[in-house]
Order: sequence, then structure tokens, then C-alpha cells
Amino acid sequence: MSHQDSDGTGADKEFLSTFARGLEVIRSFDTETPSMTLSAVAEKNNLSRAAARRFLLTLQKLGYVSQDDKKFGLTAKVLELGYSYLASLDFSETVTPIMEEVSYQLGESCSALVLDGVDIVYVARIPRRGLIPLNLQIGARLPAYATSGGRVLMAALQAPELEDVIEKTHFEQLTAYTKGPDALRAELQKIRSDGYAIVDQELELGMRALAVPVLDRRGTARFALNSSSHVSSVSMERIAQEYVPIMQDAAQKLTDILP
Amino acid sequence: MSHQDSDGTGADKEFLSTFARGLEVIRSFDTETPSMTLSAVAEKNNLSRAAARRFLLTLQKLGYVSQDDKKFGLTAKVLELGYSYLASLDFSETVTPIMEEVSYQLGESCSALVLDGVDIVYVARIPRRGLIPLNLQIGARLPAYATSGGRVLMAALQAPELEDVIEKTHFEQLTAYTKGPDALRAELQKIRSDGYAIVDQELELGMRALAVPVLDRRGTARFALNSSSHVSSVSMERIAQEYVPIMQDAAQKLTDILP
DNA sequence: AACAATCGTCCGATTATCGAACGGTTACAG
DNA sequence: CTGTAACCGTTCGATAATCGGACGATTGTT
Repeated sequence: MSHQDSDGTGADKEFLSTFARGLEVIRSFDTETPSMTLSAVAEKNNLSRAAARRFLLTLQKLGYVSQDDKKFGLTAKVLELGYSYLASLDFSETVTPIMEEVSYQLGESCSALVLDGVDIVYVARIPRRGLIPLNLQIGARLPAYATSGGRVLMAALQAPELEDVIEKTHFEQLTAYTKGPDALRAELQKIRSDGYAIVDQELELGMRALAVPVLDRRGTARFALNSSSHVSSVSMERIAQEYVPIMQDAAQKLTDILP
Repeated sequence: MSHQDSDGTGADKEFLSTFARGLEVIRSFDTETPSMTLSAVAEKNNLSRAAARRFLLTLQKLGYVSQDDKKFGLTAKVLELGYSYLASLDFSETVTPIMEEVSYQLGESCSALVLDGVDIVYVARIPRRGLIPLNLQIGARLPAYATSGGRVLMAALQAPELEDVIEKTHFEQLTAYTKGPDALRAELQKIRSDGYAIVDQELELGMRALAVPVLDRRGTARFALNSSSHVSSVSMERIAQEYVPIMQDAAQKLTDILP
């Protein structure tokens, strides 16, 4: 027996498969199948019916799923799991007010986001009044390489981690302006010296976005603040000259606050 | 028979304790302890260090936790778990636009929420421009008994379920206006005949809230729409005469859309 | 009434999980 | 640079947790 895994069986002595499978069961509920019968859950997760039933009963006893006439569905309690993460960030008291101030000064939405693999994930958001073009809620994901927030966070990575992200990224020509890996590397250099990133219609035509990194006192990037606007409402020059100082000011305030 | 547990040991043949303990480990990360050493996790969850390590390594391999110099912390990926639930509601395409319309017409925030135990949980939200008095994000909880949304959803429950909720509720005199269990029962009767609920400063002084139930075509309440405003901005009469029809109109539109 | 498609339950077989014990690392102090 | 403290990593036999095939019960349908 090898003590390393990576053999086909994948059986790792310190991998709790029951736990991992249970998490998969939670994730197997999605838009297409918001509620499933026991058998459907079993099939979707490659479990025996008996096993699927054990997972569902466990989740039910814990309050994470409810049963409605043979069909099982998630309850709002599963949001508490994600909430553990948001609570561990502890934004609501300290960070949100500063973001509201930014949103007010710019007259635009303002979001906080972190890097997770090759994606950015929204962790806080102050929306702009009016119809929201991209309806991004907390937990929403976008590809890091094509977003301003993703770029400032990538720019803050160490070389090996950055290479890892770039390698795993699936570069797609989302608009005519979307940069590829080589142009991205050059852009990251610029971002490092500038201290902010502006992305002009690379994710979606008509949208411009600005982001700055928020560092803690040790100088490590904890998350990014971003704001996006329509091309019609603001020029690139105005973003660089008016928006950037406001965002950097907010980022500095946050640095002073963060533990 | 005796196939029921409820003996002290609690060992239930169809309860996957490894899974349940793993979920607890996720939830043990909170605002006070956003990152913990292996030993801290073990202690907080009454696990041996070896066991805690297995849970953490499993979570790490799945990408839900990351390790930073002996300290473990959740990653943004745990939000995906909660996202399974939001995806299963599938609000973003259909429900949100209607809520935006309501928010625009009323000039107030508009939220969608569901009942989970004795709490309501926000599942979608269109915020009002300006400083938000209660900064409620998706996943946030409030006590059902003192909120308009909670009341319309309680009013829609069957008698035994309703009794269960009332019994489990911890009634607190949150403001001078907060109703107790008896007044609540009477109020629920009124809500059933009116088809909407207005709560006047029972949760927080200065805040009034209106909610209507959203039914599916079979007539079961799926969630509630709510809107809250400052006492200074709108009278009770205006809520009843102007706001209610707009909300009920939106609820009807949603009924036609829902599967 | 027979059928099909579910779910619930049981129980011996299997293996996943457990934890005590030991060894290693780092940090700090004398 | 020895000693101590506070961590973490690893191992392995013991044990309990989990598995799943088989059968029975239920429900809805033709």
C-alpha cells in the first residue's frame, strides 16, 4: 500500500468520504432540479438508494432539507453554511459603511470581492439605484482574468500562485477587447505600479470597471473594492482622475480598520 | 418497536454522524474565530486532534478551507453551498425584475423572504438608494413573529405547524409596540382575511413594514414580498391604500410565473 | 386486480473512521 | 545551544459507522 493517494482508487486514509459525499448531495440541488425524489438524489450522486436516504434523513434532521410529498428540497438553513464564511469576514459593521460612502460619492455600485481559484466571488455589495445591468449578488462568480477586481488580486499574488491561476484559467474572447494571457501579464505589471486596475469593456460591452486592492497592515491583499459603470456615463479619463482617488482613499481607511 | 432513538446515546442507524460533524466544523468558523489552528477546531467541536485534522484536510482538498501558516480559514467556496439553495429557488431571472419594479414604484426597498423555523430568511433583496438603516443581506435572519413577512407566512401555515412555530418562538418586547402571542393570533386572523400584513414599529422604532404572500398556482405560499419604510416617509393610511395594491399586483404576477 | 414505480427497513459484511501514542518542528527564554 | 512549551503530522490496531442487496409496504395507474 502506498501512503500517497493519486492511485486510481483515490482512497486516502485522511479523507472523510462520507462528509465529502454529503456536501455533494447538498450541491446536487440546482436550478434544473430544485427538488428531487430519494431515487433521483441517489442516481445524481451515484449512491445506493439506502445511502441517499441516509444523507437526506441526516440533512432533514439537521434542518437543511425538507420533504414535501416524496420530494426533497433544500431549506433556507443551508444559507447559514455560507454565512459562516461571511461572518468570518465580518464586513457588516466595519466595511459596508465605507463602501456605502464610496457608492454615494461615485453614484455607482460598489462591491467587495475575493479571489477563489480562477474566479472572483462577490462578498459584499452596495448596488446602484435603478435597473441593475448585471444582477450580481453575494456569492456570484466572475472570471478573474477579465475583471478589474480579479486583476488587482492577481497582481498581488506571488509569482508561483499567479502562474497557477493563469495556467488554470480558460481564456475566452468575451468581447472584442478581452485581453489574452500575454497582454494580461503586461497589464498586471502596470497594475502593480499604478495600484489600481481599470478594465474597459473586456467582460461585457458597455461596461467599465475600476478596482483597488485592500491591504491589511501587513501589506497582504485581503480583498478588492470595485465599481463598474456604463461607458456612456463616464469616460476613462474621469475614472482615472476622479474615481481612483476616492477608491484609494476608502481602501486606505479600510487598511487602518482591518485587524 | 423501539426503532426510535431518543435514548441518551442518540445513535441512530440512519444518521451519518461523520457528515453532521463535518457541517458543524464549517459552522464553527464565525466572527469571533474567523481562523483557527487545528487544535482550536478540535476543541471547539469536541473532536480529537486527529479527527479535526481529517475534517480540515477533507475540506481543504475540496477547496472549502485554506491554510495560512498553521491557521485554517474558510474560503469563498463555502458560499457555493448556500448558493445551491438560491439556485434551487431560481429567482434571478424571473422574480428579481418584478421586485425591482415594485421597489421603483414605491421608492422603497423590496425583499423576498421565506420562513425557516421561527425566523424569516432574506432570499432576495432590492435595496433602496441611500443609507440603509437595517443592512440586511441575503441569508440574514429576523424573528418571524415581529416582521410583516413572517406574519403573512405564519398566517399561511396549517394550524399544527403554526402552533409549533408559536410555541418555539421566544417572544421579546423589542419595542413598546411589539405584540405578544395572543395579540399575534388575533392579528394573524386579520392578515388571513386582508391578504397582507402591516407591522408598525414592532421590530424597531421608526420602521413600518408591509408584506404580502406569494402563492403558487396550487395556492400554497412560496415566499413573501416585503417592503419597509420610515415612519416619517409614509403614513399607515398611505401604505394601506397605495402600497398594498402595488404589492398585491406584483404577487399576482409572480403567481402566474411560478412553476 | 394486476402492474409499475416508488419508498422504508433489515442485517450481516465491509471498511471507514477513530484516537492514543510517539515523533517532529518551531519559537522563545535562560 | 539546551530546555521547554505549544503546536502539528503520522501510524495502526480496535471499533463502530456505513454500506447495499433483498424483501415488504405503499401509492397511483391501466
